[in-house]
Amino acid sequence: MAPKTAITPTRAEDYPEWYQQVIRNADMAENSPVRGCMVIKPWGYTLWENIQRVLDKKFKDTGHVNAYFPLFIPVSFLEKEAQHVEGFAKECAVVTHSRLQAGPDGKLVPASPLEEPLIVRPTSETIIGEMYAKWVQSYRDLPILVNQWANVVRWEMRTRLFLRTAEFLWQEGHTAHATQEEAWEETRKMLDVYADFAENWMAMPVIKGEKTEGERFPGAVSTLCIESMMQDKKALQAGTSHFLGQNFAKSSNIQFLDANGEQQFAWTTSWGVSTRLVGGLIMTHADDDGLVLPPRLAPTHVVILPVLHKEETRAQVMEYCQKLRAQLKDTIWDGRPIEAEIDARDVRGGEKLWGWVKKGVPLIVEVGPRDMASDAVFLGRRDVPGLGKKPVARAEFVANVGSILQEIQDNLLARAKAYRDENTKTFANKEDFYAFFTPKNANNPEIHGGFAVAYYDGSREVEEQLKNDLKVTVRCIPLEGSDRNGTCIFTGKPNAVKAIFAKSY
RNA sequence: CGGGGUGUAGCUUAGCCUGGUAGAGCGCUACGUUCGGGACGUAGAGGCCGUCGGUUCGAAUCCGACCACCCCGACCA
Repeated sequence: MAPKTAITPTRAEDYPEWYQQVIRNADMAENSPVRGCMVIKPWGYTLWENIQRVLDKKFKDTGHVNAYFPLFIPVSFLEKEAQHVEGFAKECAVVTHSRLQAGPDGKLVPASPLEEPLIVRPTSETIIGEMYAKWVQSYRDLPILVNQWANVVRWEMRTRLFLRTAEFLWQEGHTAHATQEEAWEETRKMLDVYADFAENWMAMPVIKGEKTEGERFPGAVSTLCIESMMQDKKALQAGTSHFLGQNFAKSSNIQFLDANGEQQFAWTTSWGVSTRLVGGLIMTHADDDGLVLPPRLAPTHVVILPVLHKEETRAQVMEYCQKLRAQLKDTIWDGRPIEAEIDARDVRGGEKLWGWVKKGVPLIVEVGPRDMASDAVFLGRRDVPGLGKKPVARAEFVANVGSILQEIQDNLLARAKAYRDENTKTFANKEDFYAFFTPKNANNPEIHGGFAVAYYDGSREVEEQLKNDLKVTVRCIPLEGSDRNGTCIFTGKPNAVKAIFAKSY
């Protein structure tokens, strides 16, 4: 007997294991022989490529250009910014030798120590700052608006596919400006780009906010972020945009002569999103039957499953499917042709169907002799439980495929938004707040909690206490709808700030 | 880096206590019957039982060391 759900365990049974199984069953990625590093397989990588394609366009549309900086950074560069060292030193991979030679037992051993060790970049502020210092002489050289697509390494103790891996793929924008105002505007603008992308392409609703001092990027003056709620009601930081003030300009000596002939330090920003977005997408939309892809980012929009077991109709069915695919590929939706694939593998129908369900393809159409006879297709939608398959005339399907995809896209966002709102509560006292984040069954905690909106005094002490007691952190001070007019629900102090609290990844 | 655990086929694992040279399910291959929501039958392929050493006539099994991985903490996009 087949299980009731394509994925076991279900979300409710064991959320972390469900997450792993969704990735595995969708064939997106797997663990590699290298501890903490993943192999991103084609289905996962194509999704990342789509994310890249859309974001890259947005970066270019906002005036940025791409460049590439080295993977290796001299250790001394990291030392330049005090906060930065403290934040990243503990998790750096270090390169100390330049070659290998055969040892006495035939094993390769490192040889030729480097004069100065190199770290593998955990982020590139320091080396990019070093270059910007050379590129900037005059206010006429500013702003510099550069992005790089790269891999970075942070030697994390515990890793999870896509959400936290020792090596991950990301983009990092690094900009330098003549004025504080302009740098701030850039920081805000890129946060908006991320939020727009998350909501309108990933269908993942986000809250824009500012990090507290404790959660801030090491070396930043201010860290802005987008926070999203996963289906286990935990928060995921999905992207960050940092206002770096003049900290890195001073440590890297990015100086310019202004219009008045005076030396000034530049104002810099950095902003990034990573392959973590893929993890966020999975945990926002996937269900107990596997991945659910938002159509705008799906590697394939439509998969066509020809029903081929009757030898005498085989050729006609295939021909019909190819015609259908050609028609779909001639259809433009969301600025690109519909991606349609025919799966004619010699595999049983049910197995094939479930394979695509688990991969999250938005539309699955079965085409057999019966449909062909009435010039129809048998259409299923991934956003409907059980696919809700029904016959649709071929011409009607081709004419409406774009609007159906748009409907799925909108539906996913609306559903995710509703889930987040249902699980966001405002708290006026500490007891209720604590109860919200305490599972009923401590031994086998059920999915509980959510986003808690509450006033707090902004102190490190309260943050520490919540982390120790509940593993709850301040996710952000929302940019919209926050104020400092409350009373701290933990200490009773006045002028408290409205913040969003949650357990997080 | 602390605390706990586990290493047997591609994956999940039985066997270990009480030593006698390895069994299953999934997956894979072939053939047949099937086929519009996860088929079934038959026949196969695939393992120096994590590594090294010790005890023994004999070690997956007992002992020791090492290595690797997993889980729970601390750290984190």
